Amino acid sequence: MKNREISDPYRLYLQLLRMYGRQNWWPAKTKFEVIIGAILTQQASWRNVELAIRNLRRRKLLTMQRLVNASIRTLETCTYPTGFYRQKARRIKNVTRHILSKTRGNLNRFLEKPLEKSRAELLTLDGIGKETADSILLYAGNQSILPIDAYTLRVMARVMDREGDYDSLQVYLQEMLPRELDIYREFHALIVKHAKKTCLNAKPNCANCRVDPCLYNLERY
DNA sequence: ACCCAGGTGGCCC
DNA sequence: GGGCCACATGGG
Repeated sequence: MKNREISDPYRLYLQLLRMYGRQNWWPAKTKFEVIIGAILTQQASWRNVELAIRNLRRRKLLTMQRLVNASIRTLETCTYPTGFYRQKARRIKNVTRHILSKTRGNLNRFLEKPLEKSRAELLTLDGIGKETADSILLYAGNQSILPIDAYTLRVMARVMDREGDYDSLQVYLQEMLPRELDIYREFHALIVKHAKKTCLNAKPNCANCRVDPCLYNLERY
């Protein structure tokens, strides 16, 4: 890494790394599981995603060929615990069918295209928006791109006093962080870890929040 | 009886 | 460009 001035988000990253240690994301056994998990985790707790993944694994549907040959009904029984189970069943099947048709079953060929090309292609698929696309690219595609989830928006707004939408925060953070795969992966994972740990709820004064307020104000980022 | 969870797409203006 | 809405189960 180039010798550069330490930036604020980088200090945030270092601090979170000290607090929580390495997260070693994404929690999945294969690249295909990363893609499936990224869709299933939309607006769902990871706990429920694990249930759905387990359902798929029991039925041996975690290979592209087996999943695309499964009926929507079968897939729905697997995706059920994550909510939005009908559209998620349809979407994982469609995405899998697309990958199979484009690459004859070679997932690496699908992921190894240049970043902008891969991303644009992912974004054309139903059920894959910016965050899902970027998560797939970062954790399955080995591309240095930073997903911006709701937690990141909140942590940046509350802790670093920086508001912004997806695109502007992504540009800013990618500008400020060393452009390294490992740092991007850990940064995103650590933000989620911290957000969960501190109950950074949507409402600033969440009634359910039993969290030490100090955790909102990690000093001197 | 609320609120939230590692979003997305469609519709409206 | 932004503001709603549906999608839906499970946990606090």
